[in-house]
Amino acid sequence: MDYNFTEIEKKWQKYWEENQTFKVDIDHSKPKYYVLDMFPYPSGAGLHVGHPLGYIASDIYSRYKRLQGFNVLHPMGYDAFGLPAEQYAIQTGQHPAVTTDENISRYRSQLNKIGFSYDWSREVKTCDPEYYKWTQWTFIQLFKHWYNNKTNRAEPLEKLVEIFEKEGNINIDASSSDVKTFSAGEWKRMSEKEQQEILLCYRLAYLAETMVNWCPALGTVLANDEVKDGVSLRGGHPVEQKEMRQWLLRVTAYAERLLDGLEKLNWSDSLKEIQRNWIGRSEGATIRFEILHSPDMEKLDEQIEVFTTRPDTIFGATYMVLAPEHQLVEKITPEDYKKAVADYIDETKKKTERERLAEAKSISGQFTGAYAKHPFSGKPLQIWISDYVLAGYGTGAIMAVPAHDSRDYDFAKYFNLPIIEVISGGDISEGSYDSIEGTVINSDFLNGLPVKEAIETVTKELEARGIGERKVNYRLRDAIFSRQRYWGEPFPVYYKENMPYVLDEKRLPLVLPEVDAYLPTEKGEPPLGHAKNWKTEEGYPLELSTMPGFAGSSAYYIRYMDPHNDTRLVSEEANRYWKNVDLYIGGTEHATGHLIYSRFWNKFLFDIGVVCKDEPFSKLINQGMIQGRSNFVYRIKNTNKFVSFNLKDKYDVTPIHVDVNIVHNDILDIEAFRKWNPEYVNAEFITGGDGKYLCGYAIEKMSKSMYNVVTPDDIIEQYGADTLRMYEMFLGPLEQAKPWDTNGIDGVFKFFIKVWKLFHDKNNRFNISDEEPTTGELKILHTAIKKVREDIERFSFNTSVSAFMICVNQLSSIKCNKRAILEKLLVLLSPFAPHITEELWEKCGKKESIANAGFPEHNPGYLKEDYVKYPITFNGKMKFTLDFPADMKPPEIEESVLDNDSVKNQIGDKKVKKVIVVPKKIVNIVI
RNA sequence: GCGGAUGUGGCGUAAUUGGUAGCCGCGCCAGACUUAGGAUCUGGUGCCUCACGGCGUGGGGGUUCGAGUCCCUCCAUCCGCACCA
Repeated sequence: MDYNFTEIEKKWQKYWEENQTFKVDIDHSKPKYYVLDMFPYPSGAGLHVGHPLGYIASDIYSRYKRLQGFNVLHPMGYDAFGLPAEQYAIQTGQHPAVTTDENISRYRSQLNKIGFSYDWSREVKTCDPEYYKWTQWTFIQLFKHWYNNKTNRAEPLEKLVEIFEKEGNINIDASSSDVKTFSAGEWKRMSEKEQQEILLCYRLAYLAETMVNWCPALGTVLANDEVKDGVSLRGGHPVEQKEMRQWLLRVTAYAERLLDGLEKLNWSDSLKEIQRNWIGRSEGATIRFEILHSPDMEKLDEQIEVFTTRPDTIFGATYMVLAPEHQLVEKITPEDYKKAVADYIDETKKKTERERLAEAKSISGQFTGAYAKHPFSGKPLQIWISDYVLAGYGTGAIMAVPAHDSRDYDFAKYFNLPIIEVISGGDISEGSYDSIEGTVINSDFLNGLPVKEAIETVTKELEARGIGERKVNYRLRDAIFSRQRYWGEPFPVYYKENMPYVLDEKRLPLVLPEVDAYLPTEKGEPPLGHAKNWKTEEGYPLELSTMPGFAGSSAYYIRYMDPHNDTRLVSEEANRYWKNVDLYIGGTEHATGHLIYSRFWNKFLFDIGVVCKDEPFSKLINQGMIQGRSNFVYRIKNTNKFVSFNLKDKYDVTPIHVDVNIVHNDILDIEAFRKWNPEYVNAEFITGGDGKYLCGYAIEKMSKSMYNVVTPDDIIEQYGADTLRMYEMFLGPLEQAKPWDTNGIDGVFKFFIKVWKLFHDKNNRFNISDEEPTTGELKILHTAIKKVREDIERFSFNTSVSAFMICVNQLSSIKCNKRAILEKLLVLLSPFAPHITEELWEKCGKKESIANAGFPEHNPGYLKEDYVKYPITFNGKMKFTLDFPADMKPPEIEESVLDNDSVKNQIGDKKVKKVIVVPKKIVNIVI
């Protein structure tokens, strides 16, 4: 074959590596542009063709920006800590570092074959101590800072301690855990341990007893975004609720900023919406209810605080509900109800998260025997516990307004509790009326007000009486940051008198120790419990948990700016130059995990002056998933006979997945099939009339079990990397999910052969001419330049591929081999197909890489048309076209059209009501 | 249930602002050439109809000279959230 892609691609990949073509440094003479891919977790299965889709798109954009004179930072690395390597280690005893290294080198070689313009000198691996030193460092900073709501930023803890010494915490408005008020004197009288206990309530990285998602099968806790439908995202193991002392990051401190920051970002609306939902801001009020009838009431002086978005319905509150886990449950329950309440709590505890979700519709609850006093009417309200109230949201307690909340309504009906209508507009005998359209009734001083005004009025009244406040509540929870696992970053934390202290920064990195088993210890400690001498030089024990997956991925984009700096996370110079990521491409699966955490992490680093930008990713594109296209053969039941797809309905058949790599255009390679599985050696086939066995197909997830996995390596071997890159883009819009079907790839491959032929004669001798191009040739080229450039700008790479095909088809048909045209075409094509264009560029006599050429400008002068082909439509339906000079005025066109014989023929004896002429567009004749 | 996205030939898709629906490919059909290759080249290919012509962008309705595009309504598929008070 004349176009020897294998040789060409090897040659240029080697050239780029040897010449460090894509190595970048700070260069103040050029504008910077930062293009980032979400770095991969190097799994044992390697890459399939779906994985590089986003990488190809970002590489095209990087190369394009580079050709336009930008200094483009385009790095790659590995998210290398994580569960699969550790699970594998448990099974095989193989150290996770070893498997991880193997997987990384496989990924690296797969990536290299695709011809990416990465600056590999900046590669990072999250499991490298030189890298996780800075993950640990950031953790220490989080530990040493608190969030001041007054200044709306993180501040050093020293400052907080100074205030405590002066005036206690009475005037502090911080994002903190529940903490009692104390005076300066009280603070000073506290022991160090007591003080540390208090400070822990303010730290942005803190240790607390909380309900966690415990996954027994994985032996670790999981964050909310790692659990879906009550099972772990990785592995699908059941998850249960459990109270444990865990590290948390005070992400909620940044809830408001995380929400507001979305406005400025150039992200898709759907992604922003997912983040908004996850943050879950709701406005309302907290209201405190006094507790009545409890035997210990006088002594306890406890109140129930609830959060509601509908304080206007307070007169409709007929009972209260606490989450079963609520702290007050025990205190308020009178003796004669203790057993019933304890039984109910036991019952709910036993249920896993999954069961709770499954039983969501069934109603259960238990009266505590205690009552609350309605703050306005003074009437007693029964206090219940029920698992329909979530401990983790709001205050874990609600005032139930059955007339205007469907869940309360169902509960009230079930337990026969009173229902009072307070908003007109519904029919409460039928169901609750949850709408905010209506007028307040049966509500004392709120009567007659529309809902919105009533909310204002009642909130002011609550504040005036000191029984409630306006409150903004978030669904977002603080992120649980410990994992009881081995393969993660060790916490730079030790314990003294059971209180956590962080290591001196000079001691970083705290290197992950060797252990002889990756399982929990006999005492039930995490795997680090097996490590010898896992303590500080002073002998204090070190933390046994490790950090979760999102720790290492939260600031990797910052580290790329200055990856080898061993004194700082990033130098000020590097950060000021590269600023933040201009274009980030990755999958939508990170919408609520990585993309929230790294925004939080970045905002914190911004507050403490490490980075200069408040948001990490200015523009973000989610590439669509590439689905698999599976093929099936149809075995006649109880035989070893297979019937072709088109005849299968005549038999009773079982569809069987067949490896897509032995099927071509849905025609089965029968010999390969016999060899594929010993079971089929003697298989018989009922073929269609032409002797071919036709397979069925289906679009499914690309996975081994469906035998529909296609690897980039196979495609590159057969067609080359340029064809792979181009075809991935040709499949359809970047953001859309689409199936991979290798069958279509021939069209793209033929395109490259045509490109090759433009530069070569019949005998494959390089042959281009220095003749002046014609206006026709210039028009073909400049149409393509304009189209491709516009398409790249809007990330519409599929349409630019067709533009290239049109251009090359046209140049081929006129046998254009002129240097002035072809050289520009090469540069235009080089971001998509870097190898073949480098090769032809070199053959054109160029000494320097095409990556350093300039992107061609289109000249509108070449695109001007003398004539416009006007579609002539009758009542909007196109019949034929007529040519008119481009500068001809509408009235003249109208006259000329009506004079045309074909037009007259169409009109016949009908009457022309109206003629519409849209210049350069269309003529419509209304008859 | 709430929120978002998407519905166009046999398939992947195209159609900047409302202006020729189906570009570019795959597949299919026919032909050419050939050391029968899953090669290359040429032509054709939305559907119905011998044709004239008609119908066509998930269904129905509307606005408009003109709707894939705008509005209303319904349906389907996918994704996210889901007792969030």
